[in-house]
This record gives sequence, C-alpha cells and structure tokens, in this order.
Amino acid sequence: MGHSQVEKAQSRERILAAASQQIRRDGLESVSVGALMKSVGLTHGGFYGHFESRSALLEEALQRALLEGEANAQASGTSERFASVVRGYLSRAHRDARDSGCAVAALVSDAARAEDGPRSIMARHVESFIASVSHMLDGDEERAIVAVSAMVGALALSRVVADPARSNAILKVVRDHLDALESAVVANSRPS
Amino acid sequence: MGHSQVEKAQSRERILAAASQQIRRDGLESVSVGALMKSVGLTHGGFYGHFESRSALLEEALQRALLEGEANAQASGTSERFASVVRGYLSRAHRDARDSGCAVAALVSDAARAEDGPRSIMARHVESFIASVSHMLDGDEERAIVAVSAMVGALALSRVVADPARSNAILKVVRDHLDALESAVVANSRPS
DNA sequence: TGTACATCAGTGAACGCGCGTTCACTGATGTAC
DNA sequence: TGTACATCAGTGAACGCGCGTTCACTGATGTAC
Repeated sequence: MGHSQVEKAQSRERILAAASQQIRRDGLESVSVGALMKSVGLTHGGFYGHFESRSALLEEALQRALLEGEANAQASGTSERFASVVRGYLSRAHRDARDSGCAVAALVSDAARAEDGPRSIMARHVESFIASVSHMLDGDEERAIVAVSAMVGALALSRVVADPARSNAILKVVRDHLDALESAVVANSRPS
Repeated sequence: MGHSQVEKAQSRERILAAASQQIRRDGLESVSVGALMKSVGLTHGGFYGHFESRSALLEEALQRALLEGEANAQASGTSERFASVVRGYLSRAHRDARDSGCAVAALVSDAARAEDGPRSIMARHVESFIASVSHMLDGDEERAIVAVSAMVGALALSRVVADPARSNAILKVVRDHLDALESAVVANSRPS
C-alpha cells in the first residue's frame, strides 16, 4: 500500500505527473479526483492528504505541464537555435504527442476562460516562451511574438485538422515561413 | 408560455443563440441543459422537443458559432480586403468579445480533443477560413495558412495575457507583421 | 538490538449536489366541420 | 363565425449516475527508550 514518507512523496509525484498529462490530453476540466487517483492505483480519499482541493492540484499540474512541455520541446530540437526549436515544435511528433507536448498550445483557449489562477500561470509562461524565443532571435521581441503566435496557432490548428496531408502542410508551411523570418533577422541584424 | 409553432421555432432559435455564445465564452463542456434552458426562460424538460441530445445541440451550436464569428469578423472590418480583415480580427474589441467573436480562436484547443463530430465541424471551418484569406491574398494559400495560424494564435494568446499593454502589444505586433506579409505578396504577385 | 507506542498514508462509506434524460401531464393552438 | 377535438410546446417530478469533499478507521512506519 505504501505507508512511508518516501512512498508518500512518490505518490504525490505520480498524481501530479498523471494530471499534467491528462490536462494536456483532455483539458483542465476533464480531471476528476476519483478517476485520477484510480489511474495511479490509489483511492479517492487519499487525495486530500496530498492536495488541498481539486483546483489546487489543477494549478500545480498546469505549472508542471508548462515546464514539462517546454523541456520536451527543447529536448526534441537538436540545439537551442531558433530553426531547430521551430522544427521540433512544428513537427508531426509534437502534434501527435499532445499529452507530453507544449501545454500552451494544448490549453490556450481553456486558459483564456479559466479562473485567474490557472490563467495567470499560463500568462506567465507565455511571457517566458516569448522571452526565450526572443533570445534566439538576437533579442528582437517583436519577431518573437510573431513567431510564438504562429507556432502556437499552427500547432493547435494542425491538431484540429484530421486529414494528415493537410495537417502536415500547416506545420510545414509555417515552419518554412519562420525559417525565412529568422533569415531576415540574421541578414540585417536588428532592423528598426 | 408559447405554444404555437411560430413560438416553437423562436424558442429553438433562442436556445441555439444562447448556446452559440456560451460555448465561445466558457467552452463546449460548460453547457448544461438545465442552465441553458433556464437562460432562455424555459424548463429543462422541453429541451428534447428541440434537440435529440445535448451533444446534438453542441454540434449545431458550434456550427452556428463558427458562422456567426466569421460574419462578425467580416462586419467589423470596413471591407473584405486582407488588411482590413486582419485589423478587425486582431483588434481589442474582438479580443474582448469572446462570445460573439471567432469560434476558431475561442475553441481551438477544445476542438483538438473533442469527439469527431465537433472536431470535424471546426476542421471544415478552418479550411474555409484559410480559403477565404487565401482569396484575399491573390490565391497564395501558403501565406494564407501562415496568416490564419498567426491570427488565431495571437488572438488566443492575447486573451490569456491579462496585462492590457502586453495583450495589446501582441495584437499590434502581429497585425503589423501581417500587413508586411501582404505587401510582399502584392509587390511580387505570386513568388514561387 | 528489541519493545511500546504515536504518527500518519491510504481506505472506503457517506454527504449533498448537479448532471442528462424520460415521461405523464397541462393547456393553448390550430384544424375539421 | 362557432364548436369539438386532436395536436403538441412546454412543465416539473423522477431516474440513475458521477462529482468533490469529509471522516472514522486500519495498519505499516518510524521513533523513544
């Protein structure tokens, strides 16, 4: 059953990991305490030994999903150069792995209407996403905002479109456009 | 109470209109039959005289939300020229009127994980959105895909970011970028 | 190292509640004569 | 135009169900001596 302190910490970890995946796969509202606990092999009653409430868990799981998604994005690219990150972000693999991918793309429209808690957690992460891309573009924040908007939009849309050829085309076309956008930055580094 | 055939048609209309707004404001899953009927001044039992099930209503309401959102986008621009449509789409007014605005931006991440019914309804509309923008860009579909991705992404992100200045900046920066993107098309009409 | 006991991770019954859907009913509508 | 009646839009009680949360309990853990 697991009654030691170490095992408690591991249980908490498993609950969070499961929730972090589930919210990206099925949305924040899809998480039910009972089903979640069952999925990690525990019963619902024990949940409140780990989290104060369902919504407290959701905030923590969102935070974790955002960090995990970012870590995976960087791991899938071969370097932290812009072109490489874009290639990883707008890849079929990322599109098809919603539950381990970028939580911004998986949950943008949910976050827009969520309570202030989750919404501001995501807002903070959007800023750090922009900052990180901006860094790759010689500090050109405006281009970073365009790139992030296009990346998030394209990935989200590619997941709505079922036809594989069409969905792939959305990813590829935006990938190519962003490559061109980077060249423009590199060519005349820092255009006013 | 309303017992005539005309009144029945009006009731159906009001239910659909309310649902179409609500799904854009709070998501597909937020709609409950009881609350929805109450919001249009009826009781829950009558619902099934109008729709076969909750999910049948949701599909119809999504369809309507997509058409309404598109109609509003075109009405808010001063013409159907690309720059004008982009200006209306990436405006503060559109950002702040989620329940009457573009349903694609309001529900992208929901649609990606929804049942096949709603998902394919939105997929079809994404295609028609791309086709319509493509038409404004001299038939350059690739640029249309980039533009639609950036528009949807930027609008959705601007709704997540609470700080008004930051949120406005996202809209403005992407608006400006898309203006430049159009100029490029106009300049050398149809670059390979 | 061994025993006694307090702690506490996890269990599962119970709570009040809102959900989607069904159905017998009511009474206004609209039609047949 | 007036009456008799079938239709049917809308009502509200009832259903079975899953939800978040509470709580008395159990038994392994880990500490004090």
